[in-house]
Amino acid sequence: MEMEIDDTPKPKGEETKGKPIVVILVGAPGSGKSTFCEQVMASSTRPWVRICQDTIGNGKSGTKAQCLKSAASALNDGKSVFIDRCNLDREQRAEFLKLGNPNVDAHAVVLDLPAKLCISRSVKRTGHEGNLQGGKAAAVVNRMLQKKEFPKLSEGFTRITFCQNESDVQAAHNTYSALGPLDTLPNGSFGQKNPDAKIQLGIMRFLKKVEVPAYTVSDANSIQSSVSHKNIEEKQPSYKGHDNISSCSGNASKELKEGENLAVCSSGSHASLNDAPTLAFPSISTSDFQFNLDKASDIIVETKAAQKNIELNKFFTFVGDITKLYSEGGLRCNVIANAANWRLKPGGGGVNAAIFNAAGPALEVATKEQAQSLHPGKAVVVPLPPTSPLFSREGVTHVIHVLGPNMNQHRPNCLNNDYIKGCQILHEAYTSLFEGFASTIKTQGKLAKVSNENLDSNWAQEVIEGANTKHSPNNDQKSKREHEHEYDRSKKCKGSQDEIGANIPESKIGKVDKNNDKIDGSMAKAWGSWAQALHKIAMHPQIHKDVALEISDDVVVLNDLYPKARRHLLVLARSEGLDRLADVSKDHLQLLKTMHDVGLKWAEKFLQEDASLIFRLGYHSVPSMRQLHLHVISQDFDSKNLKHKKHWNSFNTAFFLDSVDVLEEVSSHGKATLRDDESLLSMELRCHRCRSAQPNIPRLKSHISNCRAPFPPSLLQNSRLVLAPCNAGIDP
DNA sequence: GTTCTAGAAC
DNA sequence: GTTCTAGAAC
Repeated sequence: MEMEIDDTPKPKGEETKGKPIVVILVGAPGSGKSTFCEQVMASSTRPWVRICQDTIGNGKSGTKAQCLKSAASALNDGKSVFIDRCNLDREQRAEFLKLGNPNVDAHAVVLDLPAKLCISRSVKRTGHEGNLQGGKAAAVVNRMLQKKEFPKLSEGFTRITFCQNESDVQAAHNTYSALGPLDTLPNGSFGQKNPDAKIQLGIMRFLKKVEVPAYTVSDANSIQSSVSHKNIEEKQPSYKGHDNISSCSGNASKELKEGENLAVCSSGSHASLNDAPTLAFPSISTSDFQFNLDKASDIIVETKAAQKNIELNKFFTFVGDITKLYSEGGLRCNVIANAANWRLKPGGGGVNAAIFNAAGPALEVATKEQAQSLHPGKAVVVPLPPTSPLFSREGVTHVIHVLGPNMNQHRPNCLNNDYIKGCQILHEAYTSLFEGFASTIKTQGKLAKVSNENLDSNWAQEVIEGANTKHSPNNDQKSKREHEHEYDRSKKCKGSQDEIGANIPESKIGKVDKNNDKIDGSMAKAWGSWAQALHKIAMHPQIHKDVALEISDDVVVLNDLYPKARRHLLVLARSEGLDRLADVSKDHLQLLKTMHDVGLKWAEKFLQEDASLIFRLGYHSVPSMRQLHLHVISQDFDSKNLKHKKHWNSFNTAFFLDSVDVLEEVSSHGKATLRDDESLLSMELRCHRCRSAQPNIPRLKSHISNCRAPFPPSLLQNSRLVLAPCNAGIDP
């Protein structure tokens, strides 16, 4: 293991008083992390150890674990430590942050230099420790930068220093070099040019495959976007190089984080934007309510307005302050939307606070004239009095308050994490917003400056009622497909049933086929040969003694062949003809109770072995395997067999029916309410604890391995979660 | 070029 | 249910 150790002699007696620091460098390859460390170490009187993953394995690339171990040991010796690896995303930093404690400050130094620079350094360097050379470097650097998440104090850092150019780096170098063994640095976040500026173009998804506007192109993706860059520069000279755009991925994709980005929708072409009625709106419900932007943009596309073929090039996203679009962004937007709160009050945070502050008391008064409160999904258009600074300075004539879905229990109309409903309400909210915008144009039609014949006051009509204008085939197809996905599923399902029904000889309808498949028209899925394994075991457990953990007259217990968590059991019902939950009636109540009790007994047994486990017992609405089976699954979901979205969602959406709820429903209604909706299985991936959306399975798995947020309230009720007795009183 | 997803076959 | 794999996404 190689560690570069600054062995500057320490003044006697002082080494015990000094507080070591762990400095987590954050930056792409070529951003100058190693150089930074080396330069600080060369001039510092503090003992530093540089821990470099590229060299920690006997001069070769090592593991994160090795780095952690070395760092811990150096800190123990009272030395300060540089963690010299990219650390670009939160998950990567999490383990190293744990090195911080009351006696060890955790700092981040972010080397957020232009990607071009990082790439050129990476490409040029020979014999770099990370062995990142040649043309591949560009791709790697770009890729890493697309995923980067800036560190936040809330992650646990006591101090964060952002460096966005060479002089920032020099300043940070000076700060750390001057740090003697006894010195400490002030806590806080320093040097970020615009903490809210993240290039997050989620809503730009509907521009995807059209063009990436130049003003959102940061250095981070200048290589990838260089072609479209030029086109747009010609079209939109005035937005080029807007200085709110400081960093991050310029990629309109699923990787994007949530934040304060705006979409701007104008009735005019970009060239004459300044004259056309234009609406600017923030992303609604993405941050507070953890909708990811991808989902939100899908929803915008699905709104009535968008479906009716708004010219997509009339939408663009812009990162900046919605209250300073003209004075700082050079954008004339006469209408701005506010992500309001239900009371339509100033305050709170984010966009609402910013707009009420900027608009002054006039907005509050004008708002109260229109409405006292707002329901989720609704919007209210408020004409802005000319006395408001937003009117005089920014040229805003209307503010449209919109209320998105509410997932906060402390506010009215809480959806309790029902994301399907949430999406419907978000859809409604955007529709209300666009309709509100349309109404401002109708009423102001005569006032609107019209410089182009196409841009008349009927544009809104065009938006709402639809004129089949330009629409790229890609987008068209996409929105059509998703539209079908969301709304025509019932038809599709019906269709497939009909098809299958048509292939089944009439004699079999309502009878039992050779696989004992009941076919009664409402349920026509035949079990494939691969789906019979559990049925065979339930019918002949003695033959399968090797896999059975327990056999009784009523049930067979076995480990899931492909466990999706550390502990994952199946409790099989042994009744013939009981293939799935849909077959269950009141007659089976006792059997269901037995299955539950057996499942509980096994969960408790496992909890004795490992009290940190948490179990959930339940059924899949539509199982893949024949024979009613209860899943007893630990909530770590730590398993290599958990590979697909479908796996995750089958245990973590309404598709999974808790055994306690099934018992309750069967006892009161004689049957369980199934969530037979395939869309549940293709829903976005959300952490089962904090409900944050994750872009893909690997990221989800990485996230859940660290997330310790309490489970959502719905799961904490009615014994849906089974905990060790010693944990029962505390939030899991 | 690599990673990730999703559809088909079993 | 899984595996395999094409091709989309990065």
